Amino acid sequence: MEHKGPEFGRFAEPSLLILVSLSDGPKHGYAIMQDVEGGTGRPMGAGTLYAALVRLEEQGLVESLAPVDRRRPYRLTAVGASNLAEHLRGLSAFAQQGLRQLGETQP
Amino acid sequence: MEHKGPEFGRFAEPSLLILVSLSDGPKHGYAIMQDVEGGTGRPMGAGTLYAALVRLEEQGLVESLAPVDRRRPYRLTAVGASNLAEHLRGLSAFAQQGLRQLGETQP
DNA sequence: GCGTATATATCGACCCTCGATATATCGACC
DNA sequence: GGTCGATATATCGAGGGTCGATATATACGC
Repeated sequence: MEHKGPEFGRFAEPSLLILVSLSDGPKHGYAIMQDVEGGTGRPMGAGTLYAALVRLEEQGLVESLAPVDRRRPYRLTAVGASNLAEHLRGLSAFAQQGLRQLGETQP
Repeated sequence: MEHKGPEFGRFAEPSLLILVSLSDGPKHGYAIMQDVEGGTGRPMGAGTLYAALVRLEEQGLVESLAPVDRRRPYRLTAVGASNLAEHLRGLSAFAQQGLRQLGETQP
């Protein structure tokens, strides 16, 4: 993760931040928190994180691996990865379009 | 607007969709709804739209223009535009990074 | 005259996020 | 050996935002 994006409201939805963090490779909750905070500059609360992880697992987008020590790692499922890729392509196109429109209107 | 992005959850936050729609030029509420629906494939409810417009105006990111007929047009403020541009640059970088990481992990 | 599209507005239910709080272990330092 | 901060997960209540439904009114085509 890297960028900062100062700010109106939220940078992106927590679940999206989590999935992108996991696209780097499997991570446990605390590592995701640190990764997201390092990337966006603002911390994601533990409540937000663990609640979102439960939801994402229920949706089949991530799966939990065998705990190592007291860490409970998660990884993207195949469905989660392809779903995420599609979403990110859409987002990228959306951002490019917005930037293009802004450039044309306010030079 | 154009892209579709099928789906986990929301494509993007409604307020962001509204701002990007307005980056095209001033629009009134109903036109924004149509624009967003045409772009994302899924409709934004009237409740979501008008509530978000009120909030965005309070934040100084959009401003309402003189009503024409029964249309109440809104346009981006200078602050809103620069704020949006910065946000979109961050989003774009974020999406690119996610796609890169996905590519390296699942080839 | 009737139905559909245009156009705005509001309401309640529900979901999610946020921040605080709790608990426990580990390593470093004195 | 004891304490402090970092690691690590979990849960709770409050509050905000979204969603979908509902209401209202005008314009247009048939």
